[in-house]
Amino acid sequence: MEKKEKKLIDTCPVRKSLDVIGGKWKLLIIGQFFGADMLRYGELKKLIPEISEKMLNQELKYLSKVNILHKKVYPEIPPKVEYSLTDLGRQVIPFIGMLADLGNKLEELEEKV
Amino acid sequence: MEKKEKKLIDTCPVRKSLDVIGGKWKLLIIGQFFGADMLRYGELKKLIPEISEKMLNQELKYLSKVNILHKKVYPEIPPKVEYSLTDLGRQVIPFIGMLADLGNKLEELEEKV
DNA sequence: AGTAAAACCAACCAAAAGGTATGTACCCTA
DNA sequence: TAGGGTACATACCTTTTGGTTGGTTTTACT
Repeated sequence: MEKKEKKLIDTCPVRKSLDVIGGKWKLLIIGQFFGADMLRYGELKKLIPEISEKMLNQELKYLSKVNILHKKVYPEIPPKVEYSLTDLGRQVIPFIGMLADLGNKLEELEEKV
Repeated sequence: MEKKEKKLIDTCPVRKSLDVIGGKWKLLIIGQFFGADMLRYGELKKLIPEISEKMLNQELKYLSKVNILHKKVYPEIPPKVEYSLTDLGRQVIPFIGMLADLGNKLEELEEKV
């Protein structure tokens, strides 16, 4: 078992979190689950109309892989897939409110200028 | 019909925060001020050796612009510049710890696989 | 005169992220 | 037979982000 030591910068837990939280769409997707237990692919598409299908797919796949979302596939035709937050995913929700607060303070600033 | 107002997506306060928190270096820079009132440009360079000068300059300029950092220039030769957290900047610090916690949970996961 | 020091800037390039367009599977209904 | 619903995949392109290299400024020291 080769222990190729990644640089500190790559194993840093803050960086890991930024992978989950960063990017244009991930938090927006996660936020849709506030008040919704489960959401289907098509529902998410309607809730976030600006997102492209490629991005939605890509991010849903990633968020499932890192255990933020749980993916439940119903073997039906037409297909039916439900996504829901995992326990870990629920821990991301508080960030959204905090980031919104911070963001509002940033906005006030700009308006003054 | 077509108004020229910014899309909701661009004025969203969460997005604004992600600008401040996102990217490869901003949080790492902000984090250096935990336990240090003021840091000079050169000190930051030593504290974060992997960062390029371009990025350090760019991010310091940005963080000053959005009022996360305060920049104090001493009109000396050779130049002397000190950066410190603003009140707003201090509000970013708690995120770092929270993100580290979340990141550790993400790591545990991967190790299990 | 040559060099060093600190804090930058700008030009150019590479890599990553994101967008657009199109295609796939399968069954059902008209 | 054609078209629609659902959840994707793939190829290609553009935009954004980050890295590399090489300046610039002014003074003091050697």
